[in-house]
Amino acid sequence: MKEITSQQQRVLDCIQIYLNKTGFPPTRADICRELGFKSPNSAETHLRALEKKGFISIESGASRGISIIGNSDLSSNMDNNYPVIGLVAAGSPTLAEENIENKISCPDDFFSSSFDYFLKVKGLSMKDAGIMEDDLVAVKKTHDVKNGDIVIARIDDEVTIKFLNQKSPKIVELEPANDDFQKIIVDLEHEDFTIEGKSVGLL
Amino acid sequence: MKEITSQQQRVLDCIQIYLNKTGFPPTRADICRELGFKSPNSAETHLRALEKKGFISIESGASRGISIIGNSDLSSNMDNNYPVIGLVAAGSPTLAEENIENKISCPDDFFSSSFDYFLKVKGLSMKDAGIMEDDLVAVKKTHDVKNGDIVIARIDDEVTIKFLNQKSPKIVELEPANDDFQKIIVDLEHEDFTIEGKSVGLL
DNA sequence: TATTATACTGTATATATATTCAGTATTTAT
DNA sequence: ATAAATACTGAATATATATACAGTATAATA
Repeated sequence: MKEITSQQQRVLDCIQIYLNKTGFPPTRADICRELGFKSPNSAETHLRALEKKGFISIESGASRGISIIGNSDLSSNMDNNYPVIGLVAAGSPTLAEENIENKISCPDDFFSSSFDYFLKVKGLSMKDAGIMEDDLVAVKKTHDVKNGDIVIARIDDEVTIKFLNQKSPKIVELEPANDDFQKIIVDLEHEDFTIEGKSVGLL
Repeated sequence: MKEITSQQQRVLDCIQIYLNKTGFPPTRADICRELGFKSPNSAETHLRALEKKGFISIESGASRGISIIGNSDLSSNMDNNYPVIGLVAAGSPTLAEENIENKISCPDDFFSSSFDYFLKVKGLSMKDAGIMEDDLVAVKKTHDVKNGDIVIARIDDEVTIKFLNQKSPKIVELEPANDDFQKIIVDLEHEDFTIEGKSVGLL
């Protein structure tokens, strides 16, 4: 491989970061914005240099037609290191951020289904389902959920883990497994509701 | 979550196949070509339905701005290098090379929201929010903030991290999470005030 | 010394692309 | 019975975007 200059490396990194962040490659203008260039031709010439040296390929005429070469074996990156994410106790309206605690090693066929991360549970709202405080729930990021599943749901900016019970196309009920807690009724028309994933196991 | 129709599944598969083949998402016209549609609006309406059901997200105005949600098996499990920027009394947090202290590796789905850089916090003004000296705050560059958010704000040439509390269209209060510090009252009419971004997580 | 590569700014433009609007038709809910 | 979702065609358009052209400047190379 031909040698890469430091500026070309910055552009290459910028493309990768943009790709991971958004899911699609940047435009010339995006690269300029990220790296502080003032002319789209600055990005253009760097891209052409990177193409000439074999680091990327550029589809002529296509918008965002950049692809990084040598990136095809990413799926073989099967390290069994799963992040552990702390779930802030429900009830705080302003802050429901997910905090990384650490990473733990676990065989990826430990549960029946593949999963993406562990969620450290706060509170006892799922006590009767065997999920206690500080338990680690294996979460699979998916939208493929059905009634009765233990789901990780986001209402506006608050994340919670509950049983899913969709009563109608407009109304979803999130039911705790603990009589001391109340069910959450979500009006899909007026509240920002997202399924983050579902529980596929308990550690 | 909501059920997907067979045609919508074909469009979703088409996006994934196109992504694997080219490295970037398809345009409406590309989808039409792949699936035999004769109007770009056919692809458009399917995309909007998929977005509404939470299978994809569409970046408004951006070409090929489609990303498939819940796709951790591909590239999102790959560690990512994020710049660490020091929060200094004067100056702005930019990604300019001279301000980058170093880079650290972190999966891009560590936090609930995507983010752009880590900010190394100086001082203890956010102590009671769990943000201590030299903590790394994951910052998302955005102007979409609301009261109660922990924001990175710039007043004239000074950058600070505080709780946002807009009292009126003309007055913004920046509240520290530490009784030893005073709140900052900003008069929007007479001071140069900018929201640089908001905290989406803490490392 | 002339040439090539790097590293930019700045302007301009053809076209690639998202997106809206106007229809038609079928199926599914309420 | 009426509304809403699905599933399209076809045309129109504002704008997003790639890309060429004209410069400037520095460093390396032959």
